[in-house]
Amino acid sequence: MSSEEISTKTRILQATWQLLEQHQGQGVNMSDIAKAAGISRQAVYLHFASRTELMIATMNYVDEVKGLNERLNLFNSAKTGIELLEACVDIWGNYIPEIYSLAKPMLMSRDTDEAMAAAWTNSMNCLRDVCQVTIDTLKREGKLIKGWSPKEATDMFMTLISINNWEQLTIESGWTTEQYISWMKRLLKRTFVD
Amino acid sequence: MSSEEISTKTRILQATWQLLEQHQGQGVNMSDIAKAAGISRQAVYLHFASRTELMIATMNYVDEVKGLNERLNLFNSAKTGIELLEACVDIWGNYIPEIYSLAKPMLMSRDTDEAMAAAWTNSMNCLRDVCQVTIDTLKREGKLIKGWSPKEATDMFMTLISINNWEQLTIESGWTTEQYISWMKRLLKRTFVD
DNA sequence: ACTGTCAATTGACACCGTGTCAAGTAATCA
DNA sequence: TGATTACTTGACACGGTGTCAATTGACAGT
Repeated sequence: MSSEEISTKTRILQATWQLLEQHQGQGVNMSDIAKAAGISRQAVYLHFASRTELMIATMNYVDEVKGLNERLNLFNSAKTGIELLEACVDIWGNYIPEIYSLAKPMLMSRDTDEAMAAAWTNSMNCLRDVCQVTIDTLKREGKLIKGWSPKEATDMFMTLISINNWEQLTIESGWTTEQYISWMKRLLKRTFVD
Repeated sequence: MSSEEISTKTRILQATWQLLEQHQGQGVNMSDIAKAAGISRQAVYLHFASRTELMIATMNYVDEVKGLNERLNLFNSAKTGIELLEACVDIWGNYIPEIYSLAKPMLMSRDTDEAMAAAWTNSMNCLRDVCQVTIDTLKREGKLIKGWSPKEATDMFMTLISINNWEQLTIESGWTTEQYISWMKRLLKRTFVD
């Protein structure tokens, strides 16, 4: 049990992540994961109670490695509402492609899986906070377009930068990440900034 | 076989639609549908080769009854780009709630079901046409904001009025249809109209 | 009345994926 | 030595889709 060996649990998490990446988040079952981790399918259940739990644990693992929270700390350098807005799109827009394969199956099962829905909402909270701060800052600066309540504006902000929209524009419509980020910034500024 | 009796095929379609409406598009299987149509599960397959085919046929059936195409003819009264844009949001925004229960399972299976994806794209084409006409009209009027290519603008238009966004704003965030339509019009105008 | 056909029925079965259980094994710890 | 831990194997239940064969009942044409 030296610190160099990786625990079985970690190996499962890594295998899950890797397989999801390879298959763009689709068609990965428990057998595949077990095989990739070098253990039997049943052994996976010794570490994770269900597929849902494994997915959630994988998300936390990836979040830890990729560090969205740390990235969002780049906000410290942003001062004005517009700077915050642009930083938000930069950070989130570059983060989505890195987690898309993992996020996709979670989004897909959200509707039928209560636990998944809760875990997802929870992990999106840090993003929502950031959107809210941005909207509040704009309002404080008197730059928020008349008519928006902070709640409505935050709802719309979150909706516009949703993974679904990113997917539609990049994967379906063929936009590059740069295109996405550039247009999304313009869209958000025209929508919220006076 | 008088014209008053409904064919079994039609009864299946009606049962499917009704069940989807009742259950908000989720957890409806072939057994349920057969039971609701008053036939055996296996008999459903005498009329539809697969669940996917049944869903697609149901969509066509509902489209026929609800008549999106006819509604989109209301465009004839719209002249300017802005009128077109507003008519589009009015028509589509009021249509979504009527088909959401049917659209939801189609959107969900799209990713894993090639045939479903094709059918969906196909049925969205009339909407895409309308978006394109709107963008083209704005451009002709010199009112399209600089920087948008017609293709990019249409991609963004379609993305903004997507069912996913409607779902996020109304069902998840609690907006009313009126709120949705009102804000969506403002959003689109500020995004595209100079 | 006989025959064919059509729609639907019943029951059984295959396949896949998730999740569970019991019994066994191999290594490690005390 | 004996207990514990991690994992293995094989079997099985469940739910859902899709398939197949054999059967029934009704309605047609001759």
